[in-house]
Amino acid sequence: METSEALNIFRKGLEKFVVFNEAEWIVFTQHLSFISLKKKKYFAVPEQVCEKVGFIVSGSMRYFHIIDGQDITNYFSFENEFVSSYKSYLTLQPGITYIQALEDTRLITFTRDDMEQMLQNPLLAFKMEHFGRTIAEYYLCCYEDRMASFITQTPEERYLSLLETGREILQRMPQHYIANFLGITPVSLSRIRRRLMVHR
Amino acid sequence: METSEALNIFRKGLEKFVVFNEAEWIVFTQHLSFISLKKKKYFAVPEQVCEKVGFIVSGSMRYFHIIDGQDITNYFSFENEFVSSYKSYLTLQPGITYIQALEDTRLITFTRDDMEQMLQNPLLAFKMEHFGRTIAEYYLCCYEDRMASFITQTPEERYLSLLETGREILQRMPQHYIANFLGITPVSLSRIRRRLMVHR
DNA sequence: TCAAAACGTTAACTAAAGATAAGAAATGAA
DNA sequence: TTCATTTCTTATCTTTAGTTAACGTTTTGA
Repeated sequence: METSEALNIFRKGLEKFVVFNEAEWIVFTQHLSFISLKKKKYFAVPEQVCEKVGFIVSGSMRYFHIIDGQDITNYFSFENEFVSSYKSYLTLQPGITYIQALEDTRLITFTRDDMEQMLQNPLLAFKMEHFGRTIAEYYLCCYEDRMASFITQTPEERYLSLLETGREILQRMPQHYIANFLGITPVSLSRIRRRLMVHR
Repeated sequence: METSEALNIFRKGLEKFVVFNEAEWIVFTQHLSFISLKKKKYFAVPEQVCEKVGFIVSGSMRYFHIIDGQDITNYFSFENEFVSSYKSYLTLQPGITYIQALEDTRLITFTRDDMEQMLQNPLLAFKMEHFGRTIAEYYLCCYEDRMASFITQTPEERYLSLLETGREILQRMPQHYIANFLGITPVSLSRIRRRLMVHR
């Protein structure tokens, strides 16, 4: 895949957050980097500041923690989605999560430094504030739903919801990752699936 | 408390998100409303669009759901914090949560309409984009931590974390609200507290 | 002020999840 | 292919949480 093709995908993916005119786009793209991560390579690790945001052109990423030596999956990101240890990126404090490529993954990234520069650049400042606002709002909405599901639903109900709305996760992720994502262990998810098989 | 005093508190509380100059402040304040909610009155209810954001000048609010007739607390907000059913406010779709005053509460609010107008107003647009960005980023960080605590910690560990960092919640909220906030039932929290008493 | 409601704890019981281990099936790499 | 790893299921056992109900205390508000 060529750089220009990746850029087109990115521009399209950005549309719901911000639309640049040609002059803005030229400057904006000067702040972008292209990176490829081989499967299992890390985009972010705990204890380090995650100083960039990525847009996934192709591939997928997994957010996870290691607790008492155990690998616990928190979230996934796929093509046309953004990826970052946001709090770390925003506060420039060390993050608490691993972010790992689940397959060979191509990303377009910009750093916090780039963002600061664009926010200082009169030509881009307004659009970048807008971009920052809409993307943060978007993920805020995702978190609001996800948090509510943990407060109001049982693990089984969360799994049933995922069956309805989580096509991509169900199809592309191994079950033990999905289990953690639902807040339970793989063994537990296996039992839930069994219960559902038997009773329905 | 007078309106001007409330405004000063608001302006101070806003500082970490956006700083207005005098001209901007005058226009901004024209879009604000002052409301008082008696204890137990609602700021937002499910099925309805929550078309405003509030800043709590005094008092406190509780976010909760009703599931199978059961009242389940999700979150709290106190003085100097913002309150809204954000996803509903942002998407103008019906919300899924009740937001209720826990005591007589004074708020400064602006509506989604007001925000749209200010975003269209050349004098304020930039600052409002910035405000929207920083506030969404702030709450995104809160959610990231809260979500991680549900994925990586047991209820007991979440309670212990709250003991360290949740002074205000522990002091001002009844225990059965705190239990839900931690993702468990009141009975369960009572047992956890007992275990901790005995073993330490 | 006084009855009702709300709150926190405890008990008894049930249901579900965690931990661990074992084994089968699928996947992947040399 | 073959061998190792990963993945998923199942079983056993332990721990924890959910449910319901009872009880005493505190708070509330009519």
